Amino acid sequence: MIPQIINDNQIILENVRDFDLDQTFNCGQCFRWNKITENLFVGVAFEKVVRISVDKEKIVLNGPSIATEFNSLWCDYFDLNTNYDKIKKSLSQIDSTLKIACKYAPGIRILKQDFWEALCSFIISQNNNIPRIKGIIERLCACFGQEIESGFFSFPSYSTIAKLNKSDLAPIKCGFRDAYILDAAQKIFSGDICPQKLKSEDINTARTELMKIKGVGPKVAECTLLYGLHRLEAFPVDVWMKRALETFFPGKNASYFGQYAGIAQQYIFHYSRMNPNLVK
DNA sequence: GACCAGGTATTGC
DNA sequence: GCAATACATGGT
Repeated sequence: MIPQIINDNQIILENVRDFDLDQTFNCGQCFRWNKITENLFVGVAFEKVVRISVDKEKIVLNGPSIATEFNSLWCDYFDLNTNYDKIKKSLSQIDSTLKIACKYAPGIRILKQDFWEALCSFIISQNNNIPRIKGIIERLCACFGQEIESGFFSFPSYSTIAKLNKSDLAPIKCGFRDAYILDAAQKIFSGDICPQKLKSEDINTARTELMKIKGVGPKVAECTLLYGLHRLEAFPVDVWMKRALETFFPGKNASYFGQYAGIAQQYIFHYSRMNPNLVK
């Protein structure tokens, strides 16, 4: 993937397949990308405001130092080195309904998000709906992040959040999740939870470690592994996945979907949520 | 007003 | 162990 550099703030990527902005940003894996026009999204990641548009197989990326940081950051973030065509073909051989789900949103990619942001976001997600999750996260960023462009705020660091208390968090209106957010930040800040260590550990150990955080159960741990550590075998099961499993894959569990179970989960989750009549 | 939302911790048996 | 229940908040 060789970017065509327009200037340091704009690059163009050609021949990128299996990448659709709507599908990738609205499949429930991330909360900080917003649609501006039909083919333009703006989001904040790694303390940068990024604008992205895709036309056929051509991607235009705009953001501060995006050319310089393409190889070290954005290529990974958008998971552009992963061959999704190959993965979809492999998943489609496992199960015919999974094949349908893959074809329903073939442009989904699993973003490699920041560990702390993913952990914190999915703590907030519990027993909550997506519009409100986004609202809480935006308030968290506006209150405690840096204003990196007028009206755009970075996700606050765990160090910043670790020093707060519940009343500091009151403005973000996250409800009972306040103590969970604080505990997560404090455990990372103290070194009790080490993202680097989790990355290299076997998945069961990492899972157990994550669940030492208050408010992190199996579902949030699995989301953190998948979205924050890019462990593609992680398999979050929420209410939608539970219904989808009962309907389409009775008696099956993560192991049925193999080493890319997490990606399979994403196709299935999105397919179910967009077609609620099928699983309700 | 009851019920639900990408769940989890606590409690009661 | 495992099924109920509480938990903040906002939308239907």
